[in-house]
Amino acid sequence: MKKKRPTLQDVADLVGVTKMTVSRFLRNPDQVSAPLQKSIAHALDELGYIPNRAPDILSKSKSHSIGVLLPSLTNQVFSEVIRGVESVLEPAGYQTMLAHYGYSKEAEEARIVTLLSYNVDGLIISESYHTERVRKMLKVAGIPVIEIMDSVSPPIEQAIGIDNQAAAYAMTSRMIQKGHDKIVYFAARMDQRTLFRVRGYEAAMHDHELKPFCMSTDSSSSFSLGERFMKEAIERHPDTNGIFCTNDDLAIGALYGCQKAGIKVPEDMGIAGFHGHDIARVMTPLLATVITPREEMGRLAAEHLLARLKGEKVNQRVINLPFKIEEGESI
Amino acid sequence: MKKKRPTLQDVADLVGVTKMTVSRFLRNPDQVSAPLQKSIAHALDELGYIPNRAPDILSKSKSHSIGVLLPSLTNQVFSEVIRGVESVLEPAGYQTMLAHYGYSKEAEEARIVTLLSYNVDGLIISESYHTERVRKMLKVAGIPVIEIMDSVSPPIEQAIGIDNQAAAYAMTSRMIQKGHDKIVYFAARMDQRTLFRVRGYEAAMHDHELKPFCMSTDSSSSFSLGERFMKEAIERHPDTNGIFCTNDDLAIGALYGCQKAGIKVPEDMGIAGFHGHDIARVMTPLLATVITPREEMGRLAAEHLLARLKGEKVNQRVINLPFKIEEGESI
DNA sequence: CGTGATAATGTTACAGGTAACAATTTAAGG
DNA sequence: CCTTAAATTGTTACCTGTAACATTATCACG
Repeated sequence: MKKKRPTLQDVADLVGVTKMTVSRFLRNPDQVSAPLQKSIAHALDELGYIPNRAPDILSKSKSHSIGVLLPSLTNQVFSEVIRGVESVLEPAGYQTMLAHYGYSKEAEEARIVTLLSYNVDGLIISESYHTERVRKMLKVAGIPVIEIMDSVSPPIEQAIGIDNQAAAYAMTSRMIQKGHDKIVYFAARMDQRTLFRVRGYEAAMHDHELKPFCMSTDSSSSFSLGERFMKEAIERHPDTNGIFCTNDDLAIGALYGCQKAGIKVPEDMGIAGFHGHDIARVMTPLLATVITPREEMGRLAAEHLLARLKGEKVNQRVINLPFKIEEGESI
Repeated sequence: MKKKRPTLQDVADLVGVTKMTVSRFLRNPDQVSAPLQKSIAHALDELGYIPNRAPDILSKSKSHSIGVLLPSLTNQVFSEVIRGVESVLEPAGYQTMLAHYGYSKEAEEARIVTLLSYNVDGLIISESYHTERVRKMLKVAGIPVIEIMDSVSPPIEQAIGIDNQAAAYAMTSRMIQKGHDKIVYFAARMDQRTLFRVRGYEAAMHDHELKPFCMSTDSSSSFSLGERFMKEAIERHPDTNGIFCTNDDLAIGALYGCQKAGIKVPEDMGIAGFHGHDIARVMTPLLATVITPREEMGRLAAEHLLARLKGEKVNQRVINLPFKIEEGESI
């Protein structure tokens, strides 16, 4: 007895035409005669007709949806990327299919297969390293793929991001220049981007003949983790006078940690973050951070994807977006 | 010349069987003979076969995907809800289709239609007020719908959330009890949940014979906005001695605004937020806030949705989750 | 070796919207 | 009024995986 949702045929029957005529009305009302326009519109409303994309997806393999695959949704950074992506896709009539894989390679493969099984028209994925199997699947699928976040590794097709390593190098150098010479790096999970940043940090330290030291953990980053790391750093390495964090959450947590321990920032301890979280622009002291164009990254990725769906060729395999070193008052 | 992705038929041709046999292998390998298992597996790999859900969606109107419709993705709160939802849906083999509507009723309708056109098996939506047309569409679609965030208004089918009004009433009362009697409410956009909170705030003020005053704007909330509001409040209403913010972002911004203006918290100004952002647990002074179960809300919504997809009846139309008043050190 | 049961594979039809082509109606012009 | 063009509506086929039913191969056992 459960009524399933009405089809074009149901509407057509009600009006007394074929479903083709109703289909035409939906795509371009002027293709049907004036009187029919009225009765079809009425019937559609009456039955509460809901369009159905399934047939089209089946026959044309075009779903008007884009898969977005990110390592995590916890991270503020990725929310902003998603916002950028959606701000472009939604007005263009594309639906976002969101998936995340919690930094696991196996999960990533599985998510990609799932997204492809829905016939997404394109993919936006993060991370710069992929297994051979993932690369093959993406090739077979024959849809445009854009990698975001980092701009260094050779992309599958096209990458849009920043040079994480260079950014970390720049910030570390600035900290050293400001007089901090015992700088510890706070990381959480060692994902691809963090690895690049650590590399940049280490390079800068080496270039100044300083010894790098990195603290990391498997759990995800948070304000509280930054505070905990800070406590640990002070206890174990009392001579530490600088902290470079892989993101602003950790940095802010570290900053509060200093406040509670009575350590003066930046005099006794320089603290720098990464990303340019909105809070960093209002807090006291203003947080030194690397400002990255998260939302723009998402926006650009979506725009390039749409361009390629329209047939445009990739004319720039790697798009390297600028970052900005914001000195703030904490280094 | 463009090779489109291989179908079951392509695989079957390569092996020399019908696609039905390949289909059986995919669903249950033991249904085909041992030698065929090997050659089919090999052919699938060779061609890089990717499953295709489109036919199934078309013929069974089951997509194994759930639409999640939220007003915004900017807000940290919603990221956490999404995380909760995904943490349940993903292991259950359901794909999340994410959409947002920027607090616009028209956009909300459009997004719902879009999600339904993809044959989502269920919907998780927020806000507690919907137009008649939306309600009708959801009814016709015949899929389970769960509303989240607030637990007061009569739901379409089932709602999971907190009592925003009661929470705001409780926090306002606590602030008054602590000695703040000129409390201003900071809101950003006046969405449904904020309206409930304002109502609770106003009720508490009235019950103590105090005059409520509310500041709001159309832009989205941010740390910077909280700081700006604080400045404005100090200038225009110098006798203000308490601020209740519709979320922690505003509250933290307001707190920094006080620090910069040399106003002591909580002595000269009590500040309270809403939600229990992680940062509120490490900052100094600890922020007074209403701790809400965002992630659990998403998780529960997803769980109930799955239960209903398995045929379970709705046995509790409104699920009212507890909130917690965290006094912190800022009131 | 035959018979019935079981296992393995094949055949057919279907889901719903629309492209492509066909048929019919209406309008225009002489 | 008749002819041709244009406008309107109808018909058929297709996209791909799988349920349901049909057929063929295999095996056990008297």
